[in-house]
Amino acid sequence: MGSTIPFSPTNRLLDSLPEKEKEPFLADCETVEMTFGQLLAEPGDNISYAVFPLDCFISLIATLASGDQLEVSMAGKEGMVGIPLVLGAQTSALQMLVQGAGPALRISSASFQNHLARSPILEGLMKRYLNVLLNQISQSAACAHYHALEARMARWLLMTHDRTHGEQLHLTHEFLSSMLGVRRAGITLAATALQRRGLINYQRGRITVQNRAGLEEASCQCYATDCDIYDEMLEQVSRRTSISESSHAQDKRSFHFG
Amino acid sequence: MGSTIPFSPTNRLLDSLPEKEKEPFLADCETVEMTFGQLLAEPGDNISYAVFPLDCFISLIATLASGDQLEVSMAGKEGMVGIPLVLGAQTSALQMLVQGAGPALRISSASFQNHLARSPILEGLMKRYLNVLLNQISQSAACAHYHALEARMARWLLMTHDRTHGEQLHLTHEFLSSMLGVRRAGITLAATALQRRGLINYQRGRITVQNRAGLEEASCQCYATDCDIYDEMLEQVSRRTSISESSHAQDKRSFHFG
DNA sequence: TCCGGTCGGTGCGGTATGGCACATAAGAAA
DNA sequence: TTTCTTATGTGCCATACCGCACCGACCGGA
Repeated sequence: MGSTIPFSPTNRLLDSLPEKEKEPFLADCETVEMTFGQLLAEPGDNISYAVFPLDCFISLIATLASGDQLEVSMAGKEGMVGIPLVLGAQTSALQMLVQGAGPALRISSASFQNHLARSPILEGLMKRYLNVLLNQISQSAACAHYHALEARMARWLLMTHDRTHGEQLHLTHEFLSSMLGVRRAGITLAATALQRRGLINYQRGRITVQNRAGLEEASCQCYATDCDIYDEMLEQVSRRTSISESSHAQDKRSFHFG
Repeated sequence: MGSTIPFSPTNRLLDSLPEKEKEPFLADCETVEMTFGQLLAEPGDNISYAVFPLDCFISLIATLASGDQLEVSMAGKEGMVGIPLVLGAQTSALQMLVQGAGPALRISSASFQNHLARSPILEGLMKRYLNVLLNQISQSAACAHYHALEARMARWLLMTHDRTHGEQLHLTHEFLSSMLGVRRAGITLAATALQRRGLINYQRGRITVQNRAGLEEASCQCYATDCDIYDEMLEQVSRRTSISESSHAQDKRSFHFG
């Protein structure tokens, strides 16, 4: 197997499964193309599929009773969406929004839960990811509360950049404002500042990162912390894979989802 | 059994275990008295015990690289602390701080994980709780970002009040300020406003709730949402128990941890 | 009873952001 | 090209909160 499916998955979570576990799992997955702006779930919706990004990424967005929204997490090829399924729940309290278009593996909820029940390894993997998510969301809470917009925006751009292989990002100020929970004019100001410093370049819904190192300077520590959180998990999860760079927590460095 | 231990547990999670599961679990627990201000774990610490509050409560606090802190969740008799253990992790990224003194059951990490591995019912229970936690933390993130201090403080007081059976709360402005992530002077202002409205009364580290309904008015919707989140879980978890009041989501009402 | 420490009240200026509103510009469609 | 739509730039005022600083009030211990 592996040759009978379109292309071998590069989702980092699934990749770390031993061949014996991976094969039957993939047999129940299908490859789908996620499109930009696609809503996989609204708060309260039933979850039909667990989704493992191959080369796309998805935002998890909390919604308050008032309708105010805030992105609390992001899942790219290092993760998955559909966490409640792992916990035996069928509904999502978070909105799931496709932010980066591209292929993903998906598996029906029922099938996913079957596999979970049968494979302790798969379940362990999901648990480790869940632990990351928990820590990451907690951190996001504090970050959104304490850090200035410009730094948070830099962080967000870096995280997104990591998940899109350096392509230009397809997003408007309006959209960014809803992710970061500020008004659009605030984004314009922050973006202008970053652009003036030569860190990014943007025009009508397209942002390109021009100077990663500079952006890292401009971002809050949370970016580095996030990288560490994921690195730690990926190291635990795939000891087989040699993770060349990035191992020490202190110094700033980019996190390459590769 | 149950008569051989000091008193029957009233932790709502454990209570919902069937007798057959509860008995061996409790046999490995010990009752301990949590004291106010006790630090169960600092970020990064190993977790020695899972703790199930009987009549106390514990805050979970996120810490940023800068040292800034923000409370992201609270566990009373409706919950537990030591969630990472459920996920196979041994360390806590969050600080765990005892806020309400009183008895709790605790079980060593190893023993807890043993029970988890053997009892699918226990594990299911923990998963449901974990799901609640995830949703609750996500909501807290948005709440801390969007809502005004006074409303957040009202919410916090209500949540704490629910977990202390109407006793007066032992907390200083200084302390509250670190929970809510604002400076102390801000708490003084908000507290003064609430007191002027006759909702609370305070003096040197002691706060009493004078008018619950009024406080609910003053709090953000997040309080009601929180109650709903927990109610939903507890209903799922203990169908046996007749949960008399509180079932509909819309209207504001207090949540009685009883 | 006095002292020292903790806790709470208050003031002042600074700033990041909100709300609102409108002007401009760049693409897309016609 | 012209027109329309969407995206961005900007201005103005309001305000919630920060940082700092200091004072006064209460409480417990000596």
